[in-house]
Amino acid sequence: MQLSPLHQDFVLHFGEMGSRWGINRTVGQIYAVLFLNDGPLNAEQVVEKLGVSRSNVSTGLKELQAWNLVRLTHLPNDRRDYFTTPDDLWEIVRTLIEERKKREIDPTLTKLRELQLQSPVAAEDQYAHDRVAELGALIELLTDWYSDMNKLETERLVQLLTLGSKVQKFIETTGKIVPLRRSLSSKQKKDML
Amino acid sequence: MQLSPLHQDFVLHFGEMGSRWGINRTVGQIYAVLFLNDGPLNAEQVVEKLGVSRSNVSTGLKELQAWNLVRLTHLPNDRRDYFTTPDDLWEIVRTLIEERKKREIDPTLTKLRELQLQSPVAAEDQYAHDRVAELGALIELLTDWYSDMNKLETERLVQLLTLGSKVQKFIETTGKIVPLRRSLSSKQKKDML
DNA sequence: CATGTATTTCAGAAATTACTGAAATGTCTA
DNA sequence: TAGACATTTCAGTAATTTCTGAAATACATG
Repeated sequence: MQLSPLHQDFVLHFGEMGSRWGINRTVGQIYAVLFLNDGPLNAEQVVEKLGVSRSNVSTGLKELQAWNLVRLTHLPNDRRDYFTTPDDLWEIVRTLIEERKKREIDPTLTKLRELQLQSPVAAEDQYAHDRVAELGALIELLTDWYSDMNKLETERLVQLLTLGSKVQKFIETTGKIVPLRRSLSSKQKKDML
Repeated sequence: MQLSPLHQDFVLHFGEMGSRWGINRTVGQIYAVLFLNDGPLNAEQVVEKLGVSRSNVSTGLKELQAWNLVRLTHLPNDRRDYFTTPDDLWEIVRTLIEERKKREIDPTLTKLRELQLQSPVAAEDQYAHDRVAELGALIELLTDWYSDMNKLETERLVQLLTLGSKVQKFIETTGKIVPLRRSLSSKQKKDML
């Protein structure tokens, strides 16, 4: 691995974290190399820096492209593909959230809606059915909120994030709060009688 | 697998999604079974429902406990361990975010801070060093915001989420917005001269 | 303390995922 | 279009993860 100590430390860390982030070690390392590099790199340069096979780098770059995490560019008089990460870290964060939402949340939301449509509901399934509905409603609230916030330009977003929970203070207590309906276990229902 | 169609569909989905969520299929399925069940289950009951080995369930439950995603309870005159998921879905969401933050973000934030402390910085590392600092600052902004929002009681949180970006309207344009400092590539620096 | 029951540990098997080197494909240009 | 170069595909291998059944451990109670 042909890297300065700083690069190497960072790259190895991203490699180790890769599996927790849902990518593999090599993909994590490739991303790290591109992230730290001032300007685009081609596949062969990544191979030299990481000491992994050319085909492995090819596959890894394909996966990073599928995640929209790298940009493909070209240099004049050079037909090789060059790759970079965006300069703007907020763009990276937005992409990460978007892609993870797409992979980790959207399929489940779809499934939950599908399950809610299935009726009639057997008595033994009543609790489960309620639970599914409640989970669907909560995920929908969160994804709608995300979708709304994502429309803000970065400076506004940073402003809101910096305020944190202090935004409360800017909000007059307009009207009452409508809490999410909670499913109750049959035990709780009995207790209410 | 001894489950009603609704349960089975949900459980199989959670199993498939497991790998994307950083847990394995069985752990996902165990969680799904507990989530849908009205009341606690013991390990043997989970074995019957899923048709996997007792030891596999034992390991899976251990992992779910490590994630704080299940609660251990006991029934009178029964020394077996019983497990449930919390009734309150918001508690589940908070736990999920907390645990993923702990596993996927905190180690990297620690590493980034460690790397920032290492000096002197070689000329070739200047860009990388800036990039590390910028990433650290951004993650810190996000985790501080999260930590702040997490202090809110659920009803307040739901209120804010429901408002979404409309909170903007409640905020007077007090003072100027301070944007995050962005690192510049050496090319961009040249362009500024 | 012996027995019955619950849970955990663990070695090996099975399944899945990652990686390599070689071959195939694509593409530019002389 | 032949040759040079870039990238992708793919079969085989390596590494890792998951799963099982059996043995070990834990512990309450007759």
